[in-house]
Amino acid sequence: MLSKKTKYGLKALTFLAQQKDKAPVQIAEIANAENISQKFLETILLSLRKTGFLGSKKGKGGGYYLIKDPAEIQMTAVMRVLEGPISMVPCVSLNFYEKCSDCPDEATCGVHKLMLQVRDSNLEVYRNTSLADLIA
Amino acid sequence: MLSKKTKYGLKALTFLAQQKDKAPVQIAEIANAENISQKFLETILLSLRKTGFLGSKKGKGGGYYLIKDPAEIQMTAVMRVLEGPISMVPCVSLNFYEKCSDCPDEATCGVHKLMLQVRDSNLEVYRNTSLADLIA
DNA sequence: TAATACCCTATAGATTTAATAGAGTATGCA
DNA sequence: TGCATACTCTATTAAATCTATAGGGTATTA
Repeated sequence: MLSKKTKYGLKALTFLAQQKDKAPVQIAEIANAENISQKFLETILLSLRKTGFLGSKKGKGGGYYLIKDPAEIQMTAVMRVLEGPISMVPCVSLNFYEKCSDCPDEATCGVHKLMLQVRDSNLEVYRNTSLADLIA
Repeated sequence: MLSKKTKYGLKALTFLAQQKDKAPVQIAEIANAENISQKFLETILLSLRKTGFLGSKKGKGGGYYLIKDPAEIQMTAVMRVLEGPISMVPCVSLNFYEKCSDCPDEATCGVHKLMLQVRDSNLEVYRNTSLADLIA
């Protein structure tokens, strides 16, 4: 299942990408428009800022805004930050590889084999989809 | 993440598929060979039996065995039973569809759009992979 | 008839997710 | 300067899910 965090994060990103100008948008406005708990969204937007997707401005007239062009934002990067590793098991992860403690041999492991294919097919989707694609 | 239940279930299925004859294999033997808690595996095998993948025989010389040919067992069916819906959100699920309460319009929802692609690519993998493929 | 091995329900412990609370800090404007 | 605004950050709680275990029950075979 997709976590609420990821779902809310994606919705916030698409909301920001749909803005006409680059003016900061307040958390409250996004939370309202997308039916998200404002406090929860706060922590999500914070993590998106820390990972370089969003910029923020404090004080009156402040808010969050996209740093890059939506077409430049790949889903691989977004999903890794919000949802975590794209692989369903650590033993097929590109960025978070870890050997299974119980599995004696990856080469003959059926689970490994299957999950490798799943990872590849998901990666292809995420690599070929940008934030701009989600709006169109 | 792939749940342990699914991982163990898949390992048990591949173990059974690798047997030379169709003689029942005891839970204890599978648990031992694949490093799985025997009691936990019990409930997993039970659910695989109830969903038509396995047969069982009680008493001395009893155990579990595959009902169908490994080549006939698609991963779509296995994953649905062990892991649950293949879709990451209910609003793109073929078998467990449910409308998002917060989303006003699926047609314009970016999350929906993305998850639809993910579902399709995963389905293609699972449809094109049988239990027999995991052994080879 | 006794040993074997699956059957079934309930429950407990651990982990993760989702949400909330509340105080802190920087900014803009009058 | 002073004040309202709005992001920043840490901690905590509540709910849900996952993983594993316990323990007695039932059918089968030798």
